[in-house]
Amino acid sequence: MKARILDAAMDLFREKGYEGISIRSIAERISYSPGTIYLYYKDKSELFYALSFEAAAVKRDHLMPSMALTDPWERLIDFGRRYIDFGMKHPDLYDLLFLTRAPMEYIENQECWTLGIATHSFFVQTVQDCVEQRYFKSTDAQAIAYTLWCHAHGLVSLFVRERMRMYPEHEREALAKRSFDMIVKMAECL
Amino acid sequence: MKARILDAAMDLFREKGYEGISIRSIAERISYSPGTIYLYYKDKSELFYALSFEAAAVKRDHLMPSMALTDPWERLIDFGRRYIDFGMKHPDLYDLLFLTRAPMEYIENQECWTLGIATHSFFVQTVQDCVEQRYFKSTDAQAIAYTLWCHAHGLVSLFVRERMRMYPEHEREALAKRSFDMIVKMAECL
DNA sequence: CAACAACGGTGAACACTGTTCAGTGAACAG
DNA sequence: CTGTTCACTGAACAGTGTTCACCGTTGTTG
Repeated sequence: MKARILDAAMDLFREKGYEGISIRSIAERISYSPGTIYLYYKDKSELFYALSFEAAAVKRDHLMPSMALTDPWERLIDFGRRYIDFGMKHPDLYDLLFLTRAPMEYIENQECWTLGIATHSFFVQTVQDCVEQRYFKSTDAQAIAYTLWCHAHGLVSLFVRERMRMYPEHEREALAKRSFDMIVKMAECL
Repeated sequence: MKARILDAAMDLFREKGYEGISIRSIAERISYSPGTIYLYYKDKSELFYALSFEAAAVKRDHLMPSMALTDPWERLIDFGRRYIDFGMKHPDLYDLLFLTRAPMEYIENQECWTLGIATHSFFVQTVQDCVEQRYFKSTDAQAIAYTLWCHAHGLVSLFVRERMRMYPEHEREALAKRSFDMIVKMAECL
């Protein structure tokens, strides 16, 4: 039943975005009364966590292939490319995971957070591997990882929340590509 | 009257954030009826635009001192530092300008957008100046500007929307600082 | 001055939202 | 047959943005 509610919520989310999800609309879709939802999810934020978990799983699956690469530098590049690609292909899911003003109070206890942390740790570890194999002059793996994440997250965010309207639409994607190549070059001489 | 409504909205915004603003709460604060608001603002999104303009003005004033610097490289560094500083000091305003899922359809016609564009142009021009004075090896000023913006925006966004909980709170600011120094170093050998 | 029009503001009403809770009916156990 | 448990209901509450018929004041005109 929890799954049925979640599926309906995901459908509505894909159709009309986060705003399009209301308890009543979910209930109507699965032909139950609004009150029923509350028998399975304590409140809307718990539903949000469940939805986020789905999104985090899609993200993980999207990034997973990188993990197979043995060379840490290649792995890092591939991971970055996939991260951005995920954001572009699933702007709604990216929004849900990183941009929604979420009920963050208790998110550390939620499985969606745990899943996100795991992916993040893999990323930091990859940077650490690069450091150990002397791909960078700098040894501050944490700062390197964070800097690269900032860039990728900023890039996707500006897209997702439509703050690139000063650039003609057909140029945006090319600009993002150039920027990715540029940050790679910048990282090379780090 | 428009100003009185806007002031009340700004106060409420500062107190309780964007969610805290309701037409009724604004009306109550200025001791008018809810319907009155609609005599001065067509709907809530128009009020959002007006609020954004205020935020954009605060941002411009925060960044303005950079414009006085003659050396483009110094100007660029100072501008970046101020940009991030603005985001940290006024997370709500930054949120309003760059992260809110705003009614973007007609924003190009709004003065808040015009003001933002002006500040952005100044930034791009500064990068262009650096390029012309051979501060970079690369000549792709647009990509350089965009890359730096991505980093700064990503950095502030992760803060503002609380996606840095994997780092202990007392370390976050220091990490941001290290990352800024790092991107400056990276830009130097660009 | 009286009559009329315009302006500024009202507050009830509509359609929505998340959330709660007394109540319903079916299934099952003793 | 009685009692209990269970999933579910839908009305109700308090909130939201928005609209609109109404109303008193104010200013203009015959």
